[in-house]
Amino acid sequence: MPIHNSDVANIFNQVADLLDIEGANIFRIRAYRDAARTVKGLSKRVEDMVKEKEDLQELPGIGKDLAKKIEEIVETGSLEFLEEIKKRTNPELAKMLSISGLGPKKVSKINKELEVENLEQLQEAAEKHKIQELEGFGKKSEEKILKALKTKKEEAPRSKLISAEEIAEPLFEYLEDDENVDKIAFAGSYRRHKETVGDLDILVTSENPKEVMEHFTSYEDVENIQAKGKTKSTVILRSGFQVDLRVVEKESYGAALLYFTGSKAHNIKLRNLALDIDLKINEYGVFKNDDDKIAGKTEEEIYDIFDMPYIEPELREDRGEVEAAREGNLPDLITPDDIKGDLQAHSTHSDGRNSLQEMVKAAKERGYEYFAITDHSQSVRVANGLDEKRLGKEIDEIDKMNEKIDGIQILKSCEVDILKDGSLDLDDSILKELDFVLCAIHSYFDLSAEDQTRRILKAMDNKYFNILAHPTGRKIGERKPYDFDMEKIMEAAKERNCILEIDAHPVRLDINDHYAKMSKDMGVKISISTDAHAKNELAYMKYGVWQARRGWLEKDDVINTRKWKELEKIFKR
DNA sequence: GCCGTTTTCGGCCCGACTGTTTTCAGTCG
Repeated sequence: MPIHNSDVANIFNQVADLLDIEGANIFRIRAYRDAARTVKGLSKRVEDMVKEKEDLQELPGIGKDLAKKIEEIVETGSLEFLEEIKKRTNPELAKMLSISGLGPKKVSKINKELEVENLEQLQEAAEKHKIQELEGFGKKSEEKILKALKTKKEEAPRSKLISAEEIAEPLFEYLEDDENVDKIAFAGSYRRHKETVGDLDILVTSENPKEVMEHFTSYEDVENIQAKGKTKSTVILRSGFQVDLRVVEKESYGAALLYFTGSKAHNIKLRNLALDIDLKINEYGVFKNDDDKIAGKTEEEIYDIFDMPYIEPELREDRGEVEAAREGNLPDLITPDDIKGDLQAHSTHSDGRNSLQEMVKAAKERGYEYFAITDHSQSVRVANGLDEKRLGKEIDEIDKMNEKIDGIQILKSCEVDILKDGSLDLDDSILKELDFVLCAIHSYFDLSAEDQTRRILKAMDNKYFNILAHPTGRKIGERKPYDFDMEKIMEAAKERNCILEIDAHPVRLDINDHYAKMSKDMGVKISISTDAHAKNELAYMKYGVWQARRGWLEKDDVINTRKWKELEKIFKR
C-alpha cells in the first residue's frame, strides 16, 4: 500500500491532538504539528525519500525521533506510538476539538468529570445541562456547544479561491463605502492567493473603530456575530464563510497587514529573526527595548529592518523565501500582464459553449498575441471529441480565419487523449499539421503509480507531444490526483523538451504551487492556460498566474510569456 | 520534540476576545 505524505501528516496530527488532550508539553505537541505541515507541503514523496535513504533530518522541524517515526509509518503503514496513546486516550475525543470554543483543556475536563467519550454523549450532556454545572463553564458555553454540534454537519470546508472571491468582493465594497474606513485591505490566505480559502481576513485603518465594527456586523449577509470587540470582530455569513475584521491605527497598518496576511509560519520566522537581534514584532509594529517603536507603517519598512526586500504575499509560506530574501535571491515573480496568449481553450467543435469565432474574438479583446484552440480528441466521447477528419476540417477553418484576422494569431492545436497504453488518440499524420500538441489523461485514473507513470512517459516519447495538460488530474474538493511519480515525469519532460501545464481553471489549478516550484528547481518549463470552455472563462488566467507566483515562477519560467517565434522553436522538440 | 556564530540545556510568537471570573484561563488566529 502506498503511503502518501498526507497519511504521515494525518498520523502526526492525530498524535498532536491526543497529546494535547492529555495535557502534554505544548512544544512537543507543536513539534508534531510542525512536522505534519512540513511533510504535507513537500513536493517529493516522503515514501520515496525513505526508499532512497535520503536524510529526513535535513527537513526543517524533523529531528532524530520524528525521522524514525516517519520511516516506521512508511514501512508499516502505522505508528506504534499513536496506537499506544489511543489505548490511554479515546481517539473519539479528538473530534470534540473541532467544536468551536472547545480546546484540549475543556475537552479533557468534560471527559474526566462527565465521562463523555464522543460527540453523541457531548450532545446528551449539553441537553441535560450538565455542562454548565462544570467549573469554568456556564450557560453560554453550553449553548455554544449545542449550536456548534447542530451546524457541524453542514460546516463548510475550505472554499475554492473563486468562491471566496464571490463573497469577498461585495463585502469589500460595502466596507469601503463606510466613511469611517480609511485604508482597507484583504489579508490572510486570500491575499496570498492560496487555491483554497478557509476564512476571510480584512484589515482596516480608522479613527472610529467602534463605528466600523457596527457597520461591519450589520452587513446584510451576516448570519451570526461570533465576537465583537473594539479592534476585532468575527462574523459568520449566510454562505457559511467566517470573516474576521481587524481595525488598527494607520501607524500600525504595515505591521498588522504583515501579521494578518501570514502565513503563520512566515510570521514565526520573522519574529524569531527579530528576537535574535533583540527586537519584538507584533501586529502594532517592530519594537526595541519593549516599547520603542522603530517600524510598522508599511510592510516594506519592516522587511527593511531585516535587510530584506519586500516579499510578495504569495511567497510567504516559509518555503525558503526569508532565506532567499536575505541572500538577495528572491524571484521576480510573473504577473498577469506577462502573458502573451492562452494555450488551452475549447470551442463548440467539441465541448465548448462558444463558437471558434466567439472565442477568438474574446481572446483578441484581451490583447493576446496568439490564442490556441485545443478541442478534445475522439476518445473523449462525452466531450464530442474530434477524430482526424473533423480536426482536419477545424485546421482548415483556422487557416482561413488567420488569413482574414489581424492582430492575433490563432494556433492550431488539440487536447489529445493519452490512451491507457500510453499511445496518443490521433494519428501522427494529423498531429504534424498542428502548431503544437496538448496531451492529457481523461480515463483510467486508478492505475498503479508505476503503470500511470509508464503511460505518461510513453506518451512523451511521441515527438509531437508538447504540453502535458492538467498533469495530476485533481479537482479541488472533488477528485484526488492520480497516482504517479512526478519526479520521473519532470525528468523526462526536461530531457525531451516537454512542457508541464498550470491549468488555470479555478477548480483544477493543476499543477499546484509545490509542483510548480519543483518544476522550476528541476528546470522544466511551464505553460499557463485557462482550459476555457466559454469566452468568459478566458478570465481564469489570473488564477493560474497566481498559482505560478506561489510556485516562485518568473516570467522566463513560463513559455506563453514569449513571442510566437520563440514559442515555435520550443515546440519543435 | 527540535534546535543552537552567545547555548547540547533551556528556550520555543504574540495578542484579542469570551466567558467565567473578580484577575484570568482557555481558545483562536
